[in-house]
Amino acid sequence: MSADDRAVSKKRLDQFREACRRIGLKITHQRLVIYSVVADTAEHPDVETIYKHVRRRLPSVSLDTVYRTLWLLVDLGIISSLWPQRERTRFDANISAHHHFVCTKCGMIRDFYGDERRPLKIPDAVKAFGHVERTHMEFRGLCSRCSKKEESHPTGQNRNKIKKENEA
Amino acid sequence: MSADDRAVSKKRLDQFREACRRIGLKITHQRLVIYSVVADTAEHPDVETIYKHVRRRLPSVSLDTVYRTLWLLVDLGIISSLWPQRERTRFDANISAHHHFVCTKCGMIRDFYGDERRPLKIPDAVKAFGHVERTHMEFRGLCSRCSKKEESHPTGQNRNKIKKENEA
DNA sequence: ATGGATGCAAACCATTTGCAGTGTA
DNA sequence: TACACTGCAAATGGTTTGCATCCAT
Repeated sequence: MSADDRAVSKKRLDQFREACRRIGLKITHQRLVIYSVVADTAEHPDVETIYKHVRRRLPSVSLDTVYRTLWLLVDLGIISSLWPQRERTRFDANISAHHHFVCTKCGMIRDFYGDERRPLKIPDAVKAFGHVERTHMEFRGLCSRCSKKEESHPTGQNRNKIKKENEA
Repeated sequence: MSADDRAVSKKRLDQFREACRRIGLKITHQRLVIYSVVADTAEHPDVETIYKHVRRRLPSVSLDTVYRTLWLLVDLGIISSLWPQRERTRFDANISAHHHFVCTKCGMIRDFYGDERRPLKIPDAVKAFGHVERTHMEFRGLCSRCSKKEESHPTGQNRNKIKKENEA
């Protein structure tokens, strides 16, 4: 890790501390290490990888703490998860090139199509990664049904309830 | 189901039969029903939903046959799965709006950014579905490392091996 | 007839949860 | 000190697998 990286890393950790304080989360050793492991890689690691790295610095952590912390951070918007593991696999008989609109509340998914004549432009940065065979867009938001419901009785829907500290 | 739908449905089933014959798959009752259940909905159903629907027409099917058949069809490119359930959840500390390049072979994921000044156009069809809060592009293909390997010793990588019928 | 496909039940494995003890605020 | 947090271990639940049987070819 370069000196620059270390500086970035420290800054991120401080922001993390700050965020915890603001929200009323306890700043534990485990949380700091887990967050910094995720923050210090561009590899999009899975839980096991994160767990291994965390153990190097904190041999006593348990796997479930890693899980709990990761999802907590996701709920707080501090990190994000790449796939919604909690949702089950879904299938689609539409194999023509198409895209998806996903309702983040009810999980409804609908297909839509892009403009065939103006295919997505592939940035040079991507060409350096490899050869793109398929492009897929996922638009997320509230479907019209859910946004109607939301108007009448708004709800927050976090995996781990955010505690009263928010209201206090 | 309208008469039109029924016609489309029949056509799809015939194409499916044809595809099975070509590949050397046995055309079983179960496969026909499972395929038609997936093909006749735009709901992107999960396995349990598919299972329930299939049972209505074929009360003796087992859940594992549904699983086996679905993944078989995915491998054959006859249907597709929305998330790779077999892969573990991965996390990302990059919470700024960004997109992903995913290597379909080794699973490598890299971030890239779109042009902020030219945001993705949202088709009217999508506006009818609901309100888009976030857009995400996923570009899939072979990363440069894997395509190099591919050149030296090409491999197919299907979940269920495609049998010798392909070579015969 | 014969080997691929199915059903059953048990195994798997990533993830979650209850609970008692621990450490942050 | 008090209550959130952790570690442990057991439970969960979607998915997979071994094997005997069945049926499409």
